[in-house]
Amino acid sequence: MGRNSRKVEILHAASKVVGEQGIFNLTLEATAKEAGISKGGLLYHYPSKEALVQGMVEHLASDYRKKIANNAEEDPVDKGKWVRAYVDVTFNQAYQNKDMHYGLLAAKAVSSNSLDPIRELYTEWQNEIEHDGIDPIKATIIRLATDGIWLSELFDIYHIESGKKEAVYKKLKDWANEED
Amino acid sequence: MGRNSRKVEILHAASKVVGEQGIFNLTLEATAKEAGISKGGLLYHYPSKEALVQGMVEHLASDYRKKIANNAEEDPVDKGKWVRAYVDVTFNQAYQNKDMHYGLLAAKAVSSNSLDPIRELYTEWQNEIEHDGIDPIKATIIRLATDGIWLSELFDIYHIESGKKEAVYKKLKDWANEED
DNA sequence: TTTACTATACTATCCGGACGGTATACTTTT
DNA sequence: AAAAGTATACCGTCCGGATAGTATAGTAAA
Repeated sequence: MGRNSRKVEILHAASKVVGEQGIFNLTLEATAKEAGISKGGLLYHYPSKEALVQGMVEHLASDYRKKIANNAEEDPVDKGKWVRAYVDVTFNQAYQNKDMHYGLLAAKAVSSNSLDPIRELYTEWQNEIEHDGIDPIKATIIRLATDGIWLSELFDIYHIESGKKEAVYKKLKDWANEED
Repeated sequence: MGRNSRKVEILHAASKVVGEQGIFNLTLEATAKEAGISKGGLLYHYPSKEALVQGMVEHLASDYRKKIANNAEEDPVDKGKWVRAYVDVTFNQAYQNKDMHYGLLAAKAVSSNSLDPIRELYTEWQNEIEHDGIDPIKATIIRLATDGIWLSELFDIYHIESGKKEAVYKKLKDWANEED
């Protein structure tokens, strides 16, 4: 209790390993070492590598879900609030916390159904976004552009400059506010 | 000659393995088997796994580059031609050919600099797109949305319905044509 | 005769997971 | 209150299987 659940610490350690050494080096031993625990101890909490990765994904999915929901809830304007929440949280929070990135990478590599919690999330959000009071296609494009920015960063394909990123952010927010 | 360069066949085989069995099962043996070649034969062409993955990336990068360049060249309207080319080729061609997906996945997993050819590509395109005669931020957003759609599909995060995809495609093309 | 292979055998390493213990704290029995 | 039992949270070692890469001898075709 006093110690904020060792399980979560292990999850962060695993993310760190993926980020620093790549997916192929996400081993139980490396994760244990990073978490300052023994391999046996790690296996006690997560009985297999797959369980570990599942833990990562579930943790980040619930975190992300909460953030978006809170942000939408606090928005004074109803119309377009889910789109704005998605843009805001993704640009300003998910961005910093690379756990999202590395958890996805690990999940994609390990097994296809370990991505289920994320797929659920996106299904929910897509639904909210399409009934958000603005043109659904436009709303979808705003979401896609937001995804494009962090996914291409996750993949190391393209890193947008911060000035340009800010301009994109502003324009997307504008579009989520327009009457059209 | 008669046989269209065994090297390219091997590359396709490797993609197929990644697509069907995941990154962790992209082994030299599995690739050789899929290509109908012996492991020794594979190693003859690609002396290491890293070389194999590099081959995949280089091949798909040069293919993609050609397609975009051709498409832009054939566009009768100068303004916005690179943006349109990017949208067109990505939606209509790169989409079908999942080699892009699997090559990237493999590269990301194996080593960071094996992605260099792709990064170069994106740097070039981003440059063209920003000097394409339309608002650079808008152009960037169009590109990002296009990326969002295939990257989220690559990741298995979200698969857009074909009707909606078509609508998104049309709207993005419209935006690439507008005066604004 | 060089290029493009096949086939087989082998080495060295790494990794997931199992397992047998240990330490501590809390609970029940006597 | 001492003794016995139980649950939780680990540690450290070991092993089987898989895999990258090497070596080598031989074959077929251009």
